[in-house]
Amino acid sequence: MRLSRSFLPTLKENPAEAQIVSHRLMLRAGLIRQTASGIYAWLPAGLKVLRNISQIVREEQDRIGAQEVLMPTLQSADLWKRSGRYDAYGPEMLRIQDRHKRELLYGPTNEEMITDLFGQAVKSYKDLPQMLYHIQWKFRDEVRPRFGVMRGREFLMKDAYSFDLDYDSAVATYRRMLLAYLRTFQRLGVRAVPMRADTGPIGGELSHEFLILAPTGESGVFYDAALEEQDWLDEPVNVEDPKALDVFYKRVTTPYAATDEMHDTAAWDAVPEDRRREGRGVEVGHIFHFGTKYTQSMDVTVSGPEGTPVYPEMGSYGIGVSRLAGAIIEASHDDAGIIWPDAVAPFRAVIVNLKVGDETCDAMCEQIYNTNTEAFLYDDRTDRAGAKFADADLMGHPWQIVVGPRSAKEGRVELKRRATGERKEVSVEDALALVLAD
RNA sequence: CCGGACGUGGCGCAGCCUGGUAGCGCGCGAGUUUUGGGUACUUGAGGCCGCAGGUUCAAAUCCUGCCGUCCGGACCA
Repeated sequence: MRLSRSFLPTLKENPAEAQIVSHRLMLRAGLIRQTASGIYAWLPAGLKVLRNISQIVREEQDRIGAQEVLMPTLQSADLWKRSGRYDAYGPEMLRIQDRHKRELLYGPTNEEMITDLFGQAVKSYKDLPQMLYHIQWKFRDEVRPRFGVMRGREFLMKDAYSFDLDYDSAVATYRRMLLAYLRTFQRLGVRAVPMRADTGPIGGELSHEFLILAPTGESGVFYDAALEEQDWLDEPVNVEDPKALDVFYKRVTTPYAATDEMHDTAAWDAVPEDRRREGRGVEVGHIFHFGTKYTQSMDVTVSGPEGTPVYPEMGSYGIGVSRLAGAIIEASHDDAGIIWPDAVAPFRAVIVNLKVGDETCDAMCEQIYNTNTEAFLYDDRTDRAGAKFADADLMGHPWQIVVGPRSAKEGRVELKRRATGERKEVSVEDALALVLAD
């Protein structure tokens, strides 16, 4: 994309409405604009980030056999009356009427809808297990929206729902999902630590939330460093083998990890001091097994092996996609701006033309830009070098390819790595190889 | 929902106390200048001062109500 023709409105100063760093940077880097309290428009670069996150989430869901669907944002109140949650859910649920005075709601979550869809189509235990997910906008009418997209009212979320014949099978599904989550966050370039979560009235131990360490997090977190050292992408576990899943699960859940409300100081003291990590965390994912709660309340059954009806065991698994955009920035920025992890950056690199109008510079920039117009943002504006550098740092492109008359004559560019600040002069070929390497 | 603040060109703010019809910086347009980290100067455009009512000869300024937004807290399957 050519910067001179793009809708990428950066701001030099901090808008008064934004207090926390991710909110400020998202506004300043031209990723989002607020349209109402807790509701945001995503501008081109922000949308790219959202898509990049979604795509990684999607690939990891598909990898464990989940199938993507797309359910609507608006739901009929009748569905929620069947499960009994229409009255139970508080004013957080945005209730709407259509022209016929029929009651609708903007979905805060989709358990009812997916259970109904499942029940309509799946009639036999032979069709189990099933795992479905979608990536869709949701709305919760928070009393007090804050922190930009991290706690907005409208937000993009991936939620998956699983249906298993029995508890053991549901446990295996849960563990597969746990692995998928660990892989997803690692690929996104952040470390999200799984922590045992309160299962509330349903009980059981199958509930984990994933938190990214960031000073603005809503909960205090304590965990063993072992959890951030593991390379989950290299995890050899065979997800079809329950025994292997068991070993994997133990390894994930054995090291200490807890939020402040579940914190156990005795267990914490047992963690070697140099491995203790403590701070604040932002919840970016939550996986939860809730058994037959919805299949029972909505009376959805399949025929079991004996021919009698069975209530499938369910779980739900969420990832806050739009919240992640903010959380990643919270975890990865400096005074100059955002430092995007490679996998989620809107552009791989910005090409900074220091002297627009200079034949050599223009030609070299065009040559580089044309190798991949999707991956590159070409700063072809006539601004001064300083302004371009400042914007480049602010927007946080992983690489900056600086083309100036000094080195362009020799066919070389200056390549800067945003994360480390390291710069070196290299040939165009070497720059392209480095930047586009995967 | 409780408590606290704020709404003045695109952004950041001053003016309000002590009413007299709006100002600064940044940004934007034109020009000169500069040419590797937000250059300097000249010039120009841009505002029913959140909305409604009231007081007054006169309201951005005083009074009342409403709306919006932010901060802290409570809340956040």
